[in-house]
Amino acid sequence: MSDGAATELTRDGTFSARTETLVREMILDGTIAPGDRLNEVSLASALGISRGPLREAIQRLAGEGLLTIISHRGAFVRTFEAREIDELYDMRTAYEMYAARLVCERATDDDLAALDAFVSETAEAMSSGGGGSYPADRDFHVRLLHLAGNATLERAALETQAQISLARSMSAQVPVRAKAALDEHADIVAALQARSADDAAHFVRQHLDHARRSALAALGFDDDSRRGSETS
Amino acid sequence: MSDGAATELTRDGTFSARTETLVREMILDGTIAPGDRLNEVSLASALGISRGPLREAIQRLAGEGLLTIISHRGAFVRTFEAREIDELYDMRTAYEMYAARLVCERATDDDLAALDAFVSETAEAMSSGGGGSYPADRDFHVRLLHLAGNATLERAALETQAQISLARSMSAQVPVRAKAALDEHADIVAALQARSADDAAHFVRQHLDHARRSALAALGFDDDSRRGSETS
DNA sequence: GGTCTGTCAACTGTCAACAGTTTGCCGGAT
DNA sequence: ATCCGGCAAACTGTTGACAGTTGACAGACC
Repeated sequence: MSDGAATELTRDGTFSARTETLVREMILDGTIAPGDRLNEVSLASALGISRGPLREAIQRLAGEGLLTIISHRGAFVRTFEAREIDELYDMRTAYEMYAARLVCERATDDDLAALDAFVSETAEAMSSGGGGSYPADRDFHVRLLHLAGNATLERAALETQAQISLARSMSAQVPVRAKAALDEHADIVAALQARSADDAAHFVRQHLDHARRSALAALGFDDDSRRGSETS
Repeated sequence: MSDGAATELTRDGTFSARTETLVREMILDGTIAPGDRLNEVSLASALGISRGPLREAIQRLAGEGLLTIISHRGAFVRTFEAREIDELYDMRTAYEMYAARLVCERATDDDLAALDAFVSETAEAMSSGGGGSYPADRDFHVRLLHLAGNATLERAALETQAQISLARSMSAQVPVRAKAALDEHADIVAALQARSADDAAHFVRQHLDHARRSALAALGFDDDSRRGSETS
């Protein structure tokens, strides 16, 4: 953060837009961690721009749920309480259950065969290589959402996934649920290929419930601290 | 738009935040209609502020999907194509189906009794007064979302509802589906009280599918123009 | 008459400076 | 030693001015 020129801005578009994507990457990369404050003057000068465009980028990122703005105090990389993470997983579940229904109705057999192949290949690669299959897990969900054929839904779901990813970055990562997740993916694909929307939705929910519990546990929240701080 | 002082800004908070809510209301009120451009200098001077805070508010409203920003051309109140409206109804359906499931699991009997009473009262008021029950329809969905007990989901769903409301403002309004909608609400409540999540979700989807068709028809889109402009 | 080109006004993108608020520090009183 | 009040530095909120881009209009040319 202190080295003069820092990361460089891409070449086209307005400063505001370029800065938005750049800062988003810095947040999701972990270059700036949850709780950190964004010092407008130093960050702006590090990027070689003035505070105006930076502030506009900050407003948008706050709208995406990646930053929290406190009046007269500044913009902070968002931190998450147990309850908020729980709510984010609800959102994700809502999106993907419905996406699964849409896939059942709209996807071609070829699409589903490709998804099936993807899961199989991942399984093979994992049983031989043995590495952490988290990126493949994310890919599966990205593919599922894309097959639903709803760009708005896809964007919203990815935004929620980004928030979850940020929340998970608060812990020392990698709960290694890889094998179980893969089996659950296979269940989902099977239901999709059988064109039974209810089953697919059910398996999606089951899968995400497991992921939710795993994430909350990795973050050190006991299983029902998520209902702790009632706001209403 | 041309009367000097225009609508006044509320008293507390930053100009940026106040302007955001004020402009949002202007958009949803129809004070500025879909397709209209926001002239930064004239709007800022009408609000008695400078362009900086206004631009920040514009960024946030664009993130909410109420404005579309085009580089070097300005911010326009968003317009919607048939496909986008269809996608928004998908979003809404995803939210409310899952909300219904959550209500089945979490709401107290008293909560559901109150919701039931609300529907009955609306029905009576409508059979006597006979007026358009659209505000009551909205209230029902707002209550349902609130009972789900997930603030994040509630906010996102209301944001989508606002976009749909804006989209519908492009037509000369009021398809008067009031009576049928009310019956469908009653079906949903019955399923909730029976604590059968699958049925509740099913009725929610059915209800929103009807609302979707009604909205698309009111906007003059033939029933499947919504799949018209493939982007992918 | 129609089309193309050059010029100009309007507006957005960006910047640098000013003003008000918050926060941390320092000194003094208890 | 601790707590309180006030001062000063740092930072955010806001402003007004400058620069680059866009779209339209007017005039020349085919």
